[in-house]
Amino acid sequence: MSSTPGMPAPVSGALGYTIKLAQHALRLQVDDAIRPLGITAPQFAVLVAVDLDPGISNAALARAAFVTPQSMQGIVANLERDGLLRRNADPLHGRILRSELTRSGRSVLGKAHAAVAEIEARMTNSLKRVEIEQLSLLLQRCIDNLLRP
Amino acid sequence: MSSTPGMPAPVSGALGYTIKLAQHALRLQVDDAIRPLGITAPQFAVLVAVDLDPGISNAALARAAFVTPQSMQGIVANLERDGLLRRNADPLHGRILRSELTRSGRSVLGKAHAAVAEIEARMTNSLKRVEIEQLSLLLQRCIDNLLRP
DNA sequence: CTTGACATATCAGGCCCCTGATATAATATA
DNA sequence: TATATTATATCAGGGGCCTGATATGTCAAG
Repeated sequence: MSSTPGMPAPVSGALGYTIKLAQHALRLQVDDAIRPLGITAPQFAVLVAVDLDPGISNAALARAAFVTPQSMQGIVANLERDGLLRRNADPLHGRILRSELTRSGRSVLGKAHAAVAEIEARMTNSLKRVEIEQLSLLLQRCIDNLLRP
Repeated sequence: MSSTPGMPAPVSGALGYTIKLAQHALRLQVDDAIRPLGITAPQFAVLVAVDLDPGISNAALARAAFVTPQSMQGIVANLERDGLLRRNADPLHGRILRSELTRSGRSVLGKAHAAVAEIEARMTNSLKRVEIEQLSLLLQRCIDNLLRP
């Protein structure tokens, strides 16, 4: 390094940078926790969504995860390849492929749920209930501000 | 879709999900703002870091951005290919390649800085100064909780 | 001086995400 | 009915991130 070894913040004091750091730290923890199960964070999110809405289409999954159908297709293809998910043609709609969890998928999902819940709990274990509520509301206002104008 | 059309949240009420949404919304806005300049959000972050610390090594850049040296190498290679950044061998250390901005890199960085600052300002334009401080502190406590035990 | 620990750069392969483009099924409209 | 629009799936290519492995340069301990 050259001048400031222990100073990683490019724009210190910026809220956007702190949000990025929080998301990054959370993502690292989740990745480590579910890697032994053989799935990634995006795959976990998809397993959750399919479990909540069995028979969901790839396009609907993409909307739920705020990604493009192309991105979702890659995740679903990998889950199908690994036997955690199954796709069958919709009898009513000739184009939709209905995704369902396999027995193996449900098993992995259960274990992942527990691991992720533990991480979320640890993240807030020094925050009072009111503070969690405050944080959630302030973040939501930021999101609204970004999506509005 | 099957049961709940307009309900995208897989684990509604979870703080981790809200953090992810905020980061995602911010990233989308930044991407849109700097795409016309021909750079991506990670590339912008690297330009900032190189501008703050001219002659920085690839490994130091990776540490600053919390990514692996391999990941950083790809970004730096693309920036070099696009003529926004230049790398020269360190005269004192036979292995380090010192990164510097080109004239073109400085020009793009200036425009990107303005665009990103505008987005950050919009994100918090309905929040009082005290609320921004609260949000930042609460997020930092979550980060600490995640990285500690 | 030799050896070993560490830092740096880089290659290979995989996952996730994007934009752009294409093909087909379902539906609305003229 | 015929056409246009919309929805869905998918191919192609690129950027950014990861783990694992490799090669070389620096430095300290023996």
